Amino acid sequence: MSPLVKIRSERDRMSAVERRIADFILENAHLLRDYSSQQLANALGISQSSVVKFTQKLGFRGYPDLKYSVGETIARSEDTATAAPSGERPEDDLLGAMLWERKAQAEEATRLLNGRDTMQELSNALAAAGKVYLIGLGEDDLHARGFAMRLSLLGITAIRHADVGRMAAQVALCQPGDALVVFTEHGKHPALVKIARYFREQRGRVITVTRHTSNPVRALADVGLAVAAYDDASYVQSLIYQSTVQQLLDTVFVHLCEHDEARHARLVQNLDRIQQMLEP
Amino acid sequence: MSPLVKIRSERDRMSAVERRIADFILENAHLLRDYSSQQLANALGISQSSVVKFTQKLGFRGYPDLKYSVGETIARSEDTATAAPSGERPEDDLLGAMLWERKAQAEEATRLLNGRDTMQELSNALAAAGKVYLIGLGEDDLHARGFAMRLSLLGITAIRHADVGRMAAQVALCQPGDALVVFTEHGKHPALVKIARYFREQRGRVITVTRHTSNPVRALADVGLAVAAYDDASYVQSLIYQSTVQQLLDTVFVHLCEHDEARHARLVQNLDRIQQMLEP
DNA sequence: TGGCCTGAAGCATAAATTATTGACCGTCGT
DNA sequence: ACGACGGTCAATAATTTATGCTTCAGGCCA
Repeated sequence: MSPLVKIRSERDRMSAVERRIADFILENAHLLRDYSSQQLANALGISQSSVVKFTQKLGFRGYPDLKYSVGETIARSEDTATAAPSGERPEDDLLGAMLWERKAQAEEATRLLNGRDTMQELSNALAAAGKVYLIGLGEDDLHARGFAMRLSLLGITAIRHADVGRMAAQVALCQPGDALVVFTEHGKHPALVKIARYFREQRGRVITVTRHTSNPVRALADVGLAVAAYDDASYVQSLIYQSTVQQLLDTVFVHLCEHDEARHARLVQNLDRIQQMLEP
Repeated sequence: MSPLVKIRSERDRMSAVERRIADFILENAHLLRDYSSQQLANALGISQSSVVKFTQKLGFRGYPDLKYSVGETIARSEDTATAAPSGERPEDDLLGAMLWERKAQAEEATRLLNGRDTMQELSNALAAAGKVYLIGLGEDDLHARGFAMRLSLLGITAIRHADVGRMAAQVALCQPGDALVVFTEHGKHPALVKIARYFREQRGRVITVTRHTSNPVRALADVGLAVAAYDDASYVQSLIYQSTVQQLLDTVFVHLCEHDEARHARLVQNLDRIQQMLEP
């Protein structure tokens, strides 16, 4: 994976100094060629060892390895940038293209973050649950709604609430093995923490969908999906976050469809029924 | 110039030892990443200083500089090599990747379908409207909800209903110049056709978001957004459709943000307020 | 509150890598 | 033959990178 994408995806969980290093590299990747680890440290007013440790944490053999790797990426991107001037219309509908590019980056980072195992575990938890409870507040509620609809198309009982009070009441009725899916971008909402904790105590499986940071809600998760989505403009960042969550859920959905013949059949049947309701 | 080309061009004028270095690098460029100047010297049975002098003669600042430069070249050539055969990936955690690939295709097609003019026209209609009404049924309702939230963050009055009856009642109160956004994948729902037609009669502007087909709802549109999204599996097609609609709406949203300073300011303010509600 | 733990950051220093120096050697031209 | 020259190498200087240890701040529990 591109070191820049990797850096961006980890950025949220970094300490202050590390984040400064990350930002510097992301913004000045092309200057890196002329920087030794010591110079980079000086430029940021930090110690050289912090730079080296930063690179090692990211999984590189050391500073030169990172540097080499960034060099490769720059070369690649410059190459494709100049190789594809044909597919580029003026700067008209550039806006949509740029936005999509951002989404694609976030998607890749997120896909790598949530490996095959995580997805498998999640599918199992959902498939095994008697009932699946879903909750999300604000924009997160949209994901809860959408995913609940999908689950019910598959014949999985899905219970969604946007209201924490009602959800708390519902959750009291849960059985061991049921699953709770909590959508919360920042993972800080106290009410959601309480519900998740209570659900755990009832021996339910807690699934969380949050940003790739350490946060109170995620700490309670049996399966914690992490989303990497970063942009300078906060409102763009929010769009990217949502797109990435959606992709993650879509992948889970397809996974569920294609790993169980019975469920797949039920889905096709349901879609047919919906068609028939609309058509004649 | 590529360091490899430079080496080859100078090769004839080199001494025996230098030529051996040159040949080694030309043949094993991809291994260079893991070689220090000393290791390279050992591999050839020559002294490390010869290696360094070699690099300097060629005009590099030193051995690491040459190494970095070769790395760039390799990356570039590998990139164009793998980019040419087509965007094929090995079948690793392919499910998510494949799905994303489909989405990307649909996105591009859709972007080309809804040119800059369409987007501009749409932005104008939304910006000029006193009130914006939004409606969508089933999964389309999610888009209506999401977009309504966004519009209100921008200070645009948005009224959404998932219930056709209530919406019909609301629409009766509309003013000329107001806008109605209808989300309907297939564009066939009779109730939505009626509402759109009625809205037009009241001199409102009708905006539709549908598949790229000719359908009754779209026929009534002042601005008709078209979405291209196809897949063999109907349930995958639905995912792709939704992703693409989302991207279209996101683009419109960013467009609105960035073409009006006042609205932009209001948005940032609102986001801050939301943050403050959650944080302390 | 105070003690304890954890993790982050820096300092000092070891290790490694790279660059330069100077000595040696063979070749070539005079 | 002899000196000039280019090329090579070993030794070593200089630079760069990696690591061990210390300190300090924040979280947590009694």
